[in-house]
Amino acid sequence: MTYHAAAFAALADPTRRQVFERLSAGPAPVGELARGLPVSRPAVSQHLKVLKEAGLVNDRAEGTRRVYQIDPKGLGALRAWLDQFWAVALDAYAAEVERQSNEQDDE
Amino acid sequence: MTYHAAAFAALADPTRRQVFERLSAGPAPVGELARGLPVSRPAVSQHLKVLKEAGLVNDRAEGTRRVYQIDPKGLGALRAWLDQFWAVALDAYAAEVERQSNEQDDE
DNA sequence: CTCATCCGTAAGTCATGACTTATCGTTAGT
DNA sequence: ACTAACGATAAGTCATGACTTACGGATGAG
Repeated sequence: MTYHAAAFAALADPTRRQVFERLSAGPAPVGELARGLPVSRPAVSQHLKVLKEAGLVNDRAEGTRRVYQIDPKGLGALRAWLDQFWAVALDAYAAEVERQSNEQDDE
Repeated sequence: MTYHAAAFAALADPTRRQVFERLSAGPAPVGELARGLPVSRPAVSQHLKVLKEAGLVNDRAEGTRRVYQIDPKGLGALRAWLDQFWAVALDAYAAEVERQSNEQDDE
């Protein structure tokens, strides 16, 4: 459940986000992913490895191809972390706005 | 709306996540933030600059202190991006499970 | 008007990581 | 069995960025 750290690091890279966004449209083999990107196929392989270790994608063998698809696990961990802070952040923000309107009373 | 890129990059760093998590408990000046971390105060300043440019925090002057607080803007952009892919990812995943159960028909 | 405190910026160092080309294993077709 | 296609890994290069210390600017206290 500490997946969110790896997921953040993985999605921080623009190329990896492109790969991920492409995969959200459906499963694809490595070569096809590389064809739509300005980097070499080994680079895509390395990116996919990072995404996989972050729980963001799965892979399955299909003949000589290796098909990757999105894994909801990593995305879920990210969402959980975000939601946890979303509520708190809004509360803190609201409290701050409140504090500012009472400013003359405090000081 | 392209804030999510900067937000991902900002929260990819563990130290910056710590700063952000600390701020979710309420506003704090730079010195106090640095006191709870294993890095120097200038380092914290640099991290706060990155968080600010990502729309994740605000700052306001308070005497000689500079108080930082969470800004919901960046977190909101992140959430929007995530939600956009959350539904699609689940759909793709469900479609894939479906495809696998029909495997013998296709081949 | 000092003087101390708080903070940001400058400059430099060092590790990390995003890419490349080269190589190897595996699978499919002839 | 040979060859070609696909992909992962190895090794090396180069840029980025996370830190440090040193310094300068602003504010508040005496």
